[in-house]
Amino acid sequence: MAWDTEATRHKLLAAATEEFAAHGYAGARVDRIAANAGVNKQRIYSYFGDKDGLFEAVLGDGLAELFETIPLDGEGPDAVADHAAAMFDFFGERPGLARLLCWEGLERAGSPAAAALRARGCGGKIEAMCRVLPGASRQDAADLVLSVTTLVVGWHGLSQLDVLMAGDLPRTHALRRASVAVAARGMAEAVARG
Amino acid sequence: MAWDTEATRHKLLAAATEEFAAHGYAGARVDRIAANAGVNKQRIYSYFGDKDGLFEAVLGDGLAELFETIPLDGEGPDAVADHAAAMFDFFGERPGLARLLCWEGLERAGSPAAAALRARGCGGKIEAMCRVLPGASRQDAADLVLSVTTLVVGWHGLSQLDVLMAGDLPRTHALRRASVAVAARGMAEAVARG
DNA sequence: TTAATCTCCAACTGTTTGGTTGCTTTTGCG
DNA sequence: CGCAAAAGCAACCAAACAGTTGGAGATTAA
Repeated sequence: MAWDTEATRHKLLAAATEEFAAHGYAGARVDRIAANAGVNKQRIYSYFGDKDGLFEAVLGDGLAELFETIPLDGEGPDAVADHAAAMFDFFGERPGLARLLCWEGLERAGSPAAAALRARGCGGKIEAMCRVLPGASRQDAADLVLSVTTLVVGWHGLSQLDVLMAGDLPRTHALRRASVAVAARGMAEAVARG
Repeated sequence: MAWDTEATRHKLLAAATEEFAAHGYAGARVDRIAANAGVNKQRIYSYFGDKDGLFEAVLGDGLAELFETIPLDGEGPDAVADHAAAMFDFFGERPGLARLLCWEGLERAGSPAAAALRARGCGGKIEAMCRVLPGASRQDAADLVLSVTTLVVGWHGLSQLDVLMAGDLPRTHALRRASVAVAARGMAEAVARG
């Protein structure tokens, strides 16, 4: 078999994503990541430097996917509501990603690297939001993007918490999806009104 | 000065609350808690058994305060919206508590002890919700209570994440408070309609 | 005063963990 | 073939950490 460094890298990233999503940064174990990837531990250090570098690579991938995948077009508060619902579905298909972002918000909120990543990733979204809500200032648009994101991420990342008590999951999911859209529309209307 | 074991206990709980809210369970350091409390490390083990027991004591206190403090009365979806807004304000005054609950949701979701605590704490809320929305089943009421709680907690716990970009904090806070109320009302209406 | 309890201090233990090092095997390429 | 890079293997290190122990001072109740 040929050397495929890209594949090795990818296996590590996949295993790391799972590990970080499950246990967070502090709880994640480098040895476990290497073992689950079926790759030697040294590869982590030669590819990503250290545990921190690995986390940032994982987070960067996740943020990029998040901000590049879901379109934000159309016009008016309804478009914002649609976007929020689409984002809700997006996270529904990637259970680990929401948790990863929750961890990051809790554990590494102050990290300048994360802030840079976020700012870069958000840029396009904010401009799209300005086009969708022409009356809103850039500040308002940025705020709205982050509000909607936080809402969706927080809800998905923490939702397993009540799997314990909620019996009818699909129905709950639909309810929440609708309420996210309602909340997003409400915020968009408030912003549009000034 | 007389021995005041209750005060010692309380100092430990206060320091532990801060530590766990800041770093989560895995990131919290027992030594740091003892030092910040100005109390010897042994006291933690004699009072709470181990790190786990300490966390559970802290969490129990927080949940109890949460579920006992905020009233849920009146009738109809508007009452649910008011309750959600009150809860939003409640967490605004206790920045650490929301983070603590977020940590718990991420790190210890499966813990049976946490589930028991939660179930006990939620009980009263769920019955109150049944009274507020007479048409809803108990299952729906429980689901709604948890949905609203998750929404508010998630938002508060992760909100610092965007302090980086949001300039006008008070306005943002008001916007979110309103949108939480809107979302809660929307969910309550959907549940009430069946 | 005495016994029991509460507390502090400080050193210690055993384990876990991020990270490193030395050596060998595998693979691609000239 | 022979060399260099990619990967594995396994032991290792130093630091951090949860939890313990033993000794000594303070406080209260009997």
